[in-house]
Amino acid sequence: MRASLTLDLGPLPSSAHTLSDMGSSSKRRRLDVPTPAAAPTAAAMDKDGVRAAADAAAARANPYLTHSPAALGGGGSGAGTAADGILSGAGVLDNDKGNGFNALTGVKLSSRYWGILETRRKLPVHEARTELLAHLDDHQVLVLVGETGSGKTTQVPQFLVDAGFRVACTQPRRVAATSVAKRVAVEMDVQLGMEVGYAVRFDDCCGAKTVLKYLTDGMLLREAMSDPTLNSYDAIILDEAHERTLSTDVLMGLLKDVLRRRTDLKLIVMSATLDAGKFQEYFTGAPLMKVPGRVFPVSIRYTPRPVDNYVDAAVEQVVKIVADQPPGDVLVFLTGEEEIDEACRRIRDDIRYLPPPACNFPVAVLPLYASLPPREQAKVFDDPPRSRLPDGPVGRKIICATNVAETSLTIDGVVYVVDTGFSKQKVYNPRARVESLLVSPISRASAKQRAGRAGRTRPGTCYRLYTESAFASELKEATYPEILRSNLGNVVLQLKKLNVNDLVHFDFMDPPAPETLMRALELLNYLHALSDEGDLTKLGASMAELPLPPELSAALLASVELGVSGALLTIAAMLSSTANVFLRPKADRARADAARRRFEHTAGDHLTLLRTFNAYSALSSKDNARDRWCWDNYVNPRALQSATSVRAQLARVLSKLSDKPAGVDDSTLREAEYDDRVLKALLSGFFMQVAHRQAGKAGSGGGYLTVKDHQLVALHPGCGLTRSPDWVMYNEFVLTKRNFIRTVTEVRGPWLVELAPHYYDMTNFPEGAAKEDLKVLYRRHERKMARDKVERAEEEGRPRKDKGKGRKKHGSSSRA
DNA sequence: GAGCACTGC
Repeated sequence: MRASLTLDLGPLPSSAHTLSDMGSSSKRRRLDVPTPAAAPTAAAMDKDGVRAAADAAAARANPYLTHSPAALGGGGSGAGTAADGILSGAGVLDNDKGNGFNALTGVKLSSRYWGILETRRKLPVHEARTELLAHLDDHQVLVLVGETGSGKTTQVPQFLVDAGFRVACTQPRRVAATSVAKRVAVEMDVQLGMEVGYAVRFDDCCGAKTVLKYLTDGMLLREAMSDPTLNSYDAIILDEAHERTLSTDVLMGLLKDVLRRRTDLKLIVMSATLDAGKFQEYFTGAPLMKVPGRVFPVSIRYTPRPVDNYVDAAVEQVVKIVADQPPGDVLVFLTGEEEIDEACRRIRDDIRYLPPPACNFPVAVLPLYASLPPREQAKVFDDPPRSRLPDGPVGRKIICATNVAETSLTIDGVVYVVDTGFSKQKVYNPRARVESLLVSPISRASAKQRAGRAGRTRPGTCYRLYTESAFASELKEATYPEILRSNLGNVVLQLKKLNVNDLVHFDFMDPPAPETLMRALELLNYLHALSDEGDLTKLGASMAELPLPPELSAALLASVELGVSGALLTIAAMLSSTANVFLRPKADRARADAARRRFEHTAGDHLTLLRTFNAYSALSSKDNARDRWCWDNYVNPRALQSATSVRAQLARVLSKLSDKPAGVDDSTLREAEYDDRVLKALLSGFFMQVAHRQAGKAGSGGGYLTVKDHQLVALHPGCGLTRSPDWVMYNEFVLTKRNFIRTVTEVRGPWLVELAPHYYDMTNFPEGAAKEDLKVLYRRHERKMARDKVERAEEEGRPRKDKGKGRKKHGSSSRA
């Protein structure tokens, strides 16, 4: 087993040792496949002139290699001809056009190619090849259902390349896009980044010759912004469409429209489960194809009665498996870190007290969740522990995991799955404008996916800690698509950028609640990204270019004017990191807290993040100096590394967007003024995320009310503020056991009035202490404005001495 | 007094 993230590529041999696995599985499920054509002899390939013939064959098979305008522009006819050619030569599946040379590159095919070709031909999806290409001759859209192990992700794109299409195949995850591309490059006997490549954020491994590109769904959406009809492709494949990610859903809506405008474009929607009928219905008239998977059977056990506490039940079930069941690893699905740590501890305790021989089995109990350091994560891929005795029993791993193990990570060797039936899921409440994580029942599709994790290497068992009737009647068919559970601010901004003007009538597969769309439009209007008529403004167009939430994009763009865009780039990058910046190992809390205090800025967390990044990046990137510094200061190196690359990307985009120099701070500013400007820039984006301290409740916990919505919130325990300022701006509203605001910084009341008078509009502001305070601030602001006016009038009466420079009014945010 | 999982030219 490899100590790395493995990917669901089906039972393909990626190295010699997995070939044996393949052997056993094909014995079990013999498929009638045509014998591969015999590899051409070396003599035939060495003949003079063969190379030229190969080039000609290549040109026929792939019109894009000829670079003729007809082939590149026309797409349709060239592709059709090539597909016909493939169909007439049924049974051929390869880049070889009969002479042993690679049709794409003209280079002699390697011996490895022929070996892999043989196994490719045994994949279930190979049977579907002719039919698939025939469907694409007659239809623009095809829905393909292929279960785990069908080989659809690696093979279907190759079918299309062989037929002459330039192909984009989307994946919901980076690892999938990169590792599948690597695998397919090997299968096609080409160099990665040449004919086959991948594109994910921060990593574009493609070139002029690329005809097959694996990319994340978000990446294709980005590409659509600069190439709205996706002219670089003749065929798009949306893989893992059943996962219904935000980006896949937006792409489906867009593609529906693009397909009308580009009748030569083909789309294949690939799904692992169910829901296929829904895709077919959505893409009216699209044929549906099904390809069997290749997995081992998993028997399902339900509890006879509902369980009171699924953690107790899970622990008990694991102990029973250890006591009674033959060797094999156990995978337990729980909802979060806290639960997992508790379950691991209890399982370790309980199996110790089992009667012999069970207590003698070597067992490793391992946690697995995304925020776990990679080294700890990698342990789940290690071999199970070995017995202390030479002839002792085989050991097993027990892995307590979150949903990471459902889609992102595949652990071979798992024979038993314990499914609690719950996971934490994002939900969005448009009324409260809050995204939160709730422990919720999973769907039947999810349950099926979890069960499948037990049948990767041999037949397995899945213990569902709920009743069969609950499965049938209480679980939803499929998980709610993400688009129905998210704040759509960014989606709406992107769609506007893609010239989708009528969002209410945009053809979403599952239309979001009108209220959610209204909230998004309202947010973007307050940020001046959309005009009152709902049209994208110039500012909005710039915001759409930045890979950030709209509030942060607005803040970053405002910072250019204020001369602090260097700082805002850093803060935006630091806020983009999902990993916790400050580590607090349980054994070392006091020292970790002391280390953090050295970076803490009295104004609050945003400036603390800025300081931390500056201290880090001042160090040399050589000799592990930065990593050592992170270790000494209890700072998470992954968070800082990721912030470094995000910052670089943002800086590139920002300087393209800005006509002024961006990314460097005004060095003439004194520290206090500098800090104020940084906070003002932030507030230009986050003026809607402000809370006001409740009178007399300072320091007592839940002491803040959010402006306008009047939600009672408390500073998150991870917040660095030691005081309770009157006004704070926050990056995130977290709803867990209580309402928390996280990443919090003090702001001054007058700034609200100055920067966002359109939001802090007293004629339309809910009654309360915040409004009373604001009224006072407005009166002061008006007096000040009046004084300024008089001063300006007086100044204009006199001849000017110091022209403009230096005396410009501070906070000159022209948009406010 | 607390952190499901993904992602962005």
